[in-house]
Amino acid sequence: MSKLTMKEIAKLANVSQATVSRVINGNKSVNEEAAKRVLKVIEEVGFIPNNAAQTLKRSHSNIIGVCVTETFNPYFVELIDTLELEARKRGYNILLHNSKHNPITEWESIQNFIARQVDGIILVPNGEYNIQRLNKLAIPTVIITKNRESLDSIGLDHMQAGKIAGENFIYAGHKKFGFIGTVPDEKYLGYKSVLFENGFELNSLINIKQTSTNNFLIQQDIEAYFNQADRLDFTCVFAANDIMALEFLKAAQKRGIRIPEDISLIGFDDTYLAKIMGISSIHQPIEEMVKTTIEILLNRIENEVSSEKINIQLAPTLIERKSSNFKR
Amino acid sequence: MSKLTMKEIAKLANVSQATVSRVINGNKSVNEEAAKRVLKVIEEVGFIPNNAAQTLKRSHSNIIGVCVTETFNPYFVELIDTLELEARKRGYNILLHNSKHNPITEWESIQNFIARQVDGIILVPNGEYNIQRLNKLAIPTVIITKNRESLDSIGLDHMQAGKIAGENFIYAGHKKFGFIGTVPDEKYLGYKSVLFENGFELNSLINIKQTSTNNFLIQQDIEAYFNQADRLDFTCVFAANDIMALEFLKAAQKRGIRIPEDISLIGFDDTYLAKIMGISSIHQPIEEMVKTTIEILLNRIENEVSSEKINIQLAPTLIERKSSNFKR
DNA sequence: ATATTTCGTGAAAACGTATTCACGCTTTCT
DNA sequence: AGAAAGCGTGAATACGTTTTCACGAAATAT
Repeated sequence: MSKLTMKEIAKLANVSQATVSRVINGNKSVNEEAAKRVLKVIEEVGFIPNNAAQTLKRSHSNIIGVCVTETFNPYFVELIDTLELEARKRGYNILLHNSKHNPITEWESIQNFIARQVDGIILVPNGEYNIQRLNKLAIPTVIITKNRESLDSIGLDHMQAGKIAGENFIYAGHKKFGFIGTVPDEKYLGYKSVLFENGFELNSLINIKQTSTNNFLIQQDIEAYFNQADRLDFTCVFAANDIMALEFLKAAQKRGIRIPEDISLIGFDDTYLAKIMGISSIHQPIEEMVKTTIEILLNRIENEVSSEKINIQLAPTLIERKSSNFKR
Repeated sequence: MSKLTMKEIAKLANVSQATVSRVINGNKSVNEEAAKRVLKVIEEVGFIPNNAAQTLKRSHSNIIGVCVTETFNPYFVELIDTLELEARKRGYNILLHNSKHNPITEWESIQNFIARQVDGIILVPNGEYNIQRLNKLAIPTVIITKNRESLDSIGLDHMQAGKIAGENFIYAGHKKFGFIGTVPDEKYLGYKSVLFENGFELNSLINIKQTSTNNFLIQQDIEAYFNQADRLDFTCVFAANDIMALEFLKAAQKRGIRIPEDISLIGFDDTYLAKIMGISSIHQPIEEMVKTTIEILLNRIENEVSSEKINIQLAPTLIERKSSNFKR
């Protein structure tokens, strides 16, 4: 029954096809009597307008293309979920792609978005690879992550996040510092800079390979570190995301290292992993980010006013849990 | 530049619009010379065909609608990820919806799928609410979960999963049994039946409310149980998913209950949560499920042969980890 | 009373593509 | 050599909407 068209409905309701369209789109100038008849027929036969035809005619699709770098980290899942919800509230659907940290896949996704006539794009990018090309396409786009010059963007201030972690450790009296993550990274830079400013240095970097995108690979990298270090030369450590923090916690526990008594730990993203495990973590205000993202994007789509790029930096906050409340 | 049409390309390449279409669709009967010219122009101006027009003309969209009940459980995330990958391999995109355990939202999603001219639907359903209506729509659909009579379906045999958990506990010498989950549930039934068959009974049911769809709510339900029970009357417990298992583990550890020395624990889904925490869990063969799902669906879409419904039950397997290897 | 505006409606055009049809040209068969 | 068949191509149509245009009827103004 999904093959019905407005023509059929029109015949059944004894009006023209144009009138059916008017009724569906809530056009005022249509006789109340006739409108009721049309609505009744639509209800009875379960008519649903062909969206492809609508998109073609209107030249917009009410679809937003979303491309993220991964879905292993629950942070992205929550982000997607919230995006979908907020978009739906405004009458848009989400076309979701996963670039898996591959810029080529990312570009393919963007091409696909264009072909599908998306009205806008929300991108969690893999570096700068496609930013310029995207800019040339002149399609409403919001980048979620760090500051970009050439496109609208929103993101947590990662540099600031690193500083907060560092300050917190310093304030708690720590003197030896560790970092877990993939460098270069703005969190890493912020963290290091605040250490230097206070006369300390970064004692250890537990390097997670760029390609370690699941917990097993991260675990391997952390195990490799433990196996190569005779003993740990830090009393506190900041992890670039909660998965890394969690894997560090497991590796430490396995070796009888107590958290936070021996080592204080702070994660990043504040996902449910951190909540479950009681890991202190730097909070990403997902809902605020998403609402603002949708706001900016729909404003571009529907109003298309200024060409001034918008770049928003949100402030990170530390959620303290039992992995780091140790003051020495 | 995304406003280009075939007409423009045609003019630039000095051919007719029909020929451009033929070149793009790899139609053989077109002069090699001309084809090259067309391809060159397409490349130069970055032309991408309007998918809405294609969909309208072809009356199929190469989109598959996917609707899941939640994304909090990492099992679903992995499912979606794999679906997207396999679908893309076959030239289809995914339109993703999340019903959040609400049958009304689920029905809205299905309506949306129809409007968007999806070629097929993959549904993780909320009970039976929309199965009949979906059946009437006569659109290729595969249900992922348990057996259905009226539609193609695939899923793990949950009854069998419950039995395996029960058998494993019995074999390890346990005499007192617990279950964590939302009843009614086929895993629960299978678990109970194997206990009865062996002369045992289910000693405790830790009831998780149907609405407890995130770890915090599950935690509350489990805490409520612990607070109301003076002491635990079981030595082993089977949880209906890994999140519940994990929350039980946390609640137990908090009270000094050792896993597996005091209580053996088996989860379900075998997500990375179980892997990280070393929880034994019943494995869902996601990749196999997804590949078969896509196979069935695309066969219906592209060949549309038999009207025989296909119902596949996959066999569960237990992955043993340190939460349950205790033999008493 | 006629002239003007308003209103509801249907016919028709347009959106960008895939595809059928017909036509002219070359090739192959008798 | 003429007839038949094949090939490459452009013109035209259709897909299901939205929207413009025009028209007649009703309502209001003169």
